Amino acid sequence: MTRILVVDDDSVLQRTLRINLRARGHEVLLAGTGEQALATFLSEQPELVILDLGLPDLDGVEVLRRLRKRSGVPVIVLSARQEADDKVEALDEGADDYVSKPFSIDELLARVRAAVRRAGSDPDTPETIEADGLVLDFAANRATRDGHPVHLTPTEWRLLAELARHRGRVVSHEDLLRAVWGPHYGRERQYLRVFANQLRRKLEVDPAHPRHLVNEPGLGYRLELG
Amino acid sequence: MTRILVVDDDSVLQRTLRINLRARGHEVLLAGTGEQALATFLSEQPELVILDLGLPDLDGVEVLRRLRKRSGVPVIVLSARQEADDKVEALDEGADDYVSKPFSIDELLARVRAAVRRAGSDPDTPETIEADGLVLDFAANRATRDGHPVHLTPTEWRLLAELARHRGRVVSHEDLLRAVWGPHYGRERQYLRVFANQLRRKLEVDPAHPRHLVNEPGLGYRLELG
DNA sequence: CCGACGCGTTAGGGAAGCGTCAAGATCGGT
DNA sequence: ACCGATCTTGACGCTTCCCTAACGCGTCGG
Repeated sequence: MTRILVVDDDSVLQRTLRINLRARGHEVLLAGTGEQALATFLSEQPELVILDLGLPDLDGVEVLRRLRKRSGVPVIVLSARQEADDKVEALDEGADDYVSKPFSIDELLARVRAAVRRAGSDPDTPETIEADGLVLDFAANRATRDGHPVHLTPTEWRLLAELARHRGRVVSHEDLLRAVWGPHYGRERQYLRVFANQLRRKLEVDPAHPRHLVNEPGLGYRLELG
Repeated sequence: MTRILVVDDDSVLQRTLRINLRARGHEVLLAGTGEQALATFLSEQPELVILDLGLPDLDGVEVLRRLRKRSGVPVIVLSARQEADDKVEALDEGADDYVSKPFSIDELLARVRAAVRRAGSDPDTPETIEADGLVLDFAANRATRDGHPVHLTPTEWRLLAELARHRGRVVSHEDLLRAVWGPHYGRERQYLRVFANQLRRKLEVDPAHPRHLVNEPGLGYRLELG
């Protein structure tokens, strides 16, 4: 989904972040020093940087400053308690957010989500879709058919959103399962049958002859819109 | 332009700030003590607070803490060099930025601009909302249902305000908890149940069948108006 | 002609989420 | 130090949702 550069000399933290961010579907690049961070940034062009201020070689703020010379990439700064001055300096240099150590993984992940969201939502995932009498509002989590509100469950929303991202194209069973249920899934096609059926009953005019949520036997499902 | 509360016991600095901020088109309120600051804040509802940590009566951090109980107003903290610990504490309590004395007026003004800009880019923070017999006045912290005044506690206001910012859209449990209780929260959904229940009992005509504060199981809550 | 396979459809049980109430715990003001 | 208001925490019953196991239908290939 998003390519994220993690700059930290603590290998434990590196590992923790890599695992958690990967589980969220991000691609993770690692750097242990400031020099390495700058080099990796230039060659890989990540879309988000998580930067620890306490680095062995360069001052973290200096790394940020050099990044800012080349790019407006979102940067989340990590800092230890006693580095309060650095924190403010980092904000001045254009850091987007900061998190004080010690922090919970959940908190950092939430800020990553916020940063990614701010950086510009996926152009692939539209906020609202309208076709025939069908209106899907992914931003507000509302759906209506012929003006009548339809209630969708969380899993139904996730499945529908994944199909909407690739609307008009077939999405494989495996991809759908991974996107909706998580990276450990891929073979449970029964799930898809059940939830596709539920969505059709709620969204299609004639659920027995679906015009929007179409199955491609042996391949996957496709969302067809106007 | 913006209404700014300056809290400082140094009359020279008060004067300097008043002149400079007025020159920038801001309305300036002054307070020399913590008590006065809190009183003025409640009555005048400024959009930004500049707070000196070295006050004659209350601890500056204590003033900030009490402000945060009532409001998410942006706060810029001023502190002398030797108060480094207070600085960290202030950031943890939710200060948006801080400036170390001695500082240049230009530097402070730059931070004021930044704070105002950040606050302004927030999704529309409504001042008043009216629907059915329900009137919510976020500027004055007053609510009435069918003309009868309803008393809401600080936490209830903050939850309601966060929902109102995104009215019509589902706000996730996580986002609500972070916005109302702080960045370290995210999993404590029972808080939301309790306070949603309290708000419904106070605001809904039929609390058992809410028409405004609606739950979306597994997703979050939505404030429905009009 | 028949078995294998993929898909649609339905329903039930268990788990998770939610509303509700009330008893501590905390905090601010008197 | 006390009291009232507010927030936290735990417990309980109810609702919603997800997983799972059926069964039927059609298609395809042997």
